[in-house]
Amino acid sequence: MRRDVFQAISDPTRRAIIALIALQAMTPNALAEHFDTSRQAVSKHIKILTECELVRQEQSGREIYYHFNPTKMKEIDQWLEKFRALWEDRFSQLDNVLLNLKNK
Amino acid sequence: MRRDVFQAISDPTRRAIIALIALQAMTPNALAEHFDTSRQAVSKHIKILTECELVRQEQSGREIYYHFNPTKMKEIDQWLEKFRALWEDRFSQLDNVLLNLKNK
DNA sequence: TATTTGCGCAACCGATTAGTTGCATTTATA
DNA sequence: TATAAATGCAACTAATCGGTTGCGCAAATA
Repeated sequence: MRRDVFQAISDPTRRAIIALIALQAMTPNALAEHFDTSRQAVSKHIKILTECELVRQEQSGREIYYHFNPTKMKEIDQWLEKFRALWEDRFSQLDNVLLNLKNK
Repeated sequence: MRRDVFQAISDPTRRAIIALIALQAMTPNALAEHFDTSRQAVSKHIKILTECELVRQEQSGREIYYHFNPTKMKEIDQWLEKFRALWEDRFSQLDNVLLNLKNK
């Protein structure tokens, strides 16, 4: 089961879930109200997000609050970093950019 | 057919292809030598990358050189931007961060 | 205590995915 | 000109994906 951050954010519903719980921790039921799918479908998305540590849970009685774990997003940012220089004008030393890409 | 940038980069082979052609434009055959799959499989990945404009082609006789199109990667960067403040310590005004997220 | 609520888990289903093989077409080469 | 090389396209396949329904269990509530 491939379960990395890139695969996790490839689904638009999961990106929407991330955007919601980034604002505040939420329960599966509360999350499901924002979508046209069942609570179970949302729970499946949460499970995927939890498995790749983009989300962590906090039990409170019978409710489970899911929190956003921003540190895991760094992985994506770090991958992007290798290419950022290629689209940002302020980098002029293209040679160094390419060198950096090679030593990834 | 959902064909957005996020779905495109969700596959590890496609991310590897991007990393390769970011260094220099390559033909499908040249690319395929770097992987354990067939040339056709690589071509299918290239097609997906082309459809979401992460890659553009340049015909040269019977060969086709595929180039990386970095501007399209901005989309991912812009999405990340909304969350970046959440993992970077230098941002202290969390209220503004959350406000920004709400107005996405 | 009986019932409702919140949740995870399992089974199932149709669509998509990533791979394969085979073939047709165009360009380069012997 | 005949042949080889580079590529795209189509058909097929097993695995995965995103969704569903049904269930069981623990916690809250009437």
